[in-house]
Amino acid sequence: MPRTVDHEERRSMILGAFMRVAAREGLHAVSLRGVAAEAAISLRSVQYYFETKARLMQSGLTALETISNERLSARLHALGPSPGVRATLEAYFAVALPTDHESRQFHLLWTSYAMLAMTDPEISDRTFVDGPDRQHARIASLMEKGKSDGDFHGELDSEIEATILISLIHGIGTAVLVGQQTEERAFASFGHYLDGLSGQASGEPGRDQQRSE
Amino acid sequence: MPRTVDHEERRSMILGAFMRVAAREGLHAVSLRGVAAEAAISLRSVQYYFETKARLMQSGLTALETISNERLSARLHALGPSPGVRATLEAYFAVALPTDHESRQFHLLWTSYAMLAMTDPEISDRTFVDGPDRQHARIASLMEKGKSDGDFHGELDSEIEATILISLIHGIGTAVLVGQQTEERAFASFGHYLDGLSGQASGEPGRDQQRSE
DNA sequence: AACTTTATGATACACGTGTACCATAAAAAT
DNA sequence: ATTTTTATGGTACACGTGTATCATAAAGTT
Repeated sequence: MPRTVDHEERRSMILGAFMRVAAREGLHAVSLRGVAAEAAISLRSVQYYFETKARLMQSGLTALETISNERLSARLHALGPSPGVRATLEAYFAVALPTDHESRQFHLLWTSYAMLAMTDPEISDRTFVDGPDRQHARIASLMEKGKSDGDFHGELDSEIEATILISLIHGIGTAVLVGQQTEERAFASFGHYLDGLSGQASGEPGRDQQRSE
Repeated sequence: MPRTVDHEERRSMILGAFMRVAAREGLHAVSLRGVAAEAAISLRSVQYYFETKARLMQSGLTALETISNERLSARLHALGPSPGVRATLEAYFAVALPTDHESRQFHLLWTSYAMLAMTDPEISDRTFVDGPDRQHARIASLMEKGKSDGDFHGELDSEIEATILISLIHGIGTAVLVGQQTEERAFASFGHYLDGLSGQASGEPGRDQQRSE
């Protein structure tokens, strides 16, 4: 048609189609023609906006990360001005757990991308280090805040506990995704883990407990 | 060549080639011709022993599960006649953590299969429920043993704690696989988690030490 | 020795794939 | 009004794929 269209809007429209196809038929089954059909445009147009398939795949990963961050931000903002540490961590968990369509889609695609990056050099595997690294830093600082707020016991190792928490979120997420765990048990388990951060933990059992409040 | 060959031996030989190709180039990139080349036989022979690709894929998943169980059994046997609960759980973790080639291969393929099963109906997704279910039962019973042995505190919820532990193993495993966590931090984190099972945990913080009887 | 079964080789076929190329309508630029 | 640029449509090409078919050497069976 015309000469001037909004490239960014066009690209994100195609990326939306890409995500739907990938989530429905699997990341391995994505084809340029499939994306074109989903977006109701021609194959040529997909080529026009994403020169090559490798670039489309890479853009898809970036878009996935962006969407995920936005979802998390929205959820955290919904908690109000200065939410408690526990409520914040529960929000992290709730937004990551694959219960609704969007979170299922994210978990499936994110994990598929991660496995793909292990064998396919065309996907930058730094994404799967940098993203979790940032998340780790944020959660570790939350843990510190929890300690000074008195929510968590003082012996808590923020770095290690952040590693555990992130791994737990992902691990439980996978269990729920494949249908091995129910949403209810997932929340119960995570809540149980958070409970342990408040009481005494680690090191020498049978020691005195922390006086927090 | 001849008329009589050992079918089972031939099949497992081909499955070995399948696993190598899948681990090296990704599960999505496996082709009958690729497997044939890796096994140094003709395409026709792969067809002969695994009628269709779908059946080869399914057999690959089954073989993966079998190998994994054998590796775990071997590791547990190496612990001696009546190992402690903590040592047993550490063995579970050590065998699952993707550090050497075999465990990396297993984690990569298992996760790839799980994601594939989400979109592809030709892979029975019950594998990813039944396997972890059995593992869960075994670990929950280990937790119970740990409680009666006095290794773990008495308030411990074996069912929930087993869920957490399994998810943790998988979650940390993924983090190590993608290179976001080092092997050392992984072991440290898991050890830290196990420490928490000995001391007080859960429920109402600030409570008394336990009056379990 | 004649015959049958088994295992394998070679190959053809239809199909889906990513990519490249040519044409062209529509708008902008001159 | 003419020319140029932008966005898109259509299509061809080479290639890899799973599957099916035909052929045949080797061993067992009679």
